[in-house]
Amino acid sequence: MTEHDADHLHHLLMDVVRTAEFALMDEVVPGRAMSMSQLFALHELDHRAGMSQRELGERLVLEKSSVSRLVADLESEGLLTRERDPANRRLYRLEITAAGRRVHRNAAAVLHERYQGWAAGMTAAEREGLAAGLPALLRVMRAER
Amino acid sequence: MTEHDADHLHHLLMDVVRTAEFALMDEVVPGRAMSMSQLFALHELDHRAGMSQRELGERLVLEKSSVSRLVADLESEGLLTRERDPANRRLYRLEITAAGRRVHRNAAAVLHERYQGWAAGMTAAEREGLAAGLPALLRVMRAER
DNA sequence: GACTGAAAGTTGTACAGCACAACTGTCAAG
DNA sequence: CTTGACAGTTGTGCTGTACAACTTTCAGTC
Repeated sequence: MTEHDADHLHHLLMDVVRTAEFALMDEVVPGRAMSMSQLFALHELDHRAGMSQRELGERLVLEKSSVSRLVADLESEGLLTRERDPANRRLYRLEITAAGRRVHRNAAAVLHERYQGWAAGMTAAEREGLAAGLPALLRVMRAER
Repeated sequence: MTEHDADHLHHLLMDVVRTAEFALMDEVVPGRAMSMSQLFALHELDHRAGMSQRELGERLVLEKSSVSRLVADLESEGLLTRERDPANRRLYRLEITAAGRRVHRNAAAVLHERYQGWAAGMTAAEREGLAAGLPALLRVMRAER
């Protein structure tokens, strides 16, 4: 690998992060104020129900107090329910509601369409490059910890 | 392109953005509190001096009031200078200082090293994939506006 | 030359999203 | 029964940002 490769990658990734933040979160949930973290929370809960707030916090990389308020907001909007675990009343079991699922699915659909548009604008080689390169990038970024 | 491709890309990109935000900004400038935007501002000014605040704001995609305070902070830390343009006293000419350049170069070096580590953990095929795919991704993300 | 409107920047204010610290309630192990 | 760990809550404060109203400077028009 050359010096140039690393430098090139550096600029590319800086650019991608800044650009993708806008492109990803731009009006994903029309008519409803939704933060990235809220959307991620719904995503996690749609994927796997019964998580505790601690678990959710781990996945979202958020402090427990932040999770507490995040979850309280989603609950008050009827997007999830909280119930104490009877077997261990310290923790909550979080469940996404039907409404929450609808919001999540809808946001996913909007994003999906956006992705399809992007993917359609790329050549097969470019798409394959990303399919090979992005997982590798995640792998090495995470390995560092 | 299949449905699966777009979906795959979707998850990958969500992951990359979330992961890269942490990995990129983690202690890039030791001992000095530095936001992403501040670092980007120094980067822009190191690259091209004499910008006005309006120009800088365009590049950083920030409102002029945010730029005003951002620049004021950097100036008070001695990382850049502001001088009214004699030919048009409405605007400032921003110049990075030697200290600002040092901070930027140092941050760039830290990031560079981090990138080298990452790049070293990838195969040549994966690096080439990113080199082809990321610019394409930027192209299509930006084309949408 | 005096008006008028646009341009560049500043200041007041408000909000979102987050962390940290101190607290409460619950449990399990000795 | 006590002690300590764990899950969650609440108070507080910070950072980064936008929006609105303001000032100063300029350029064009009559």
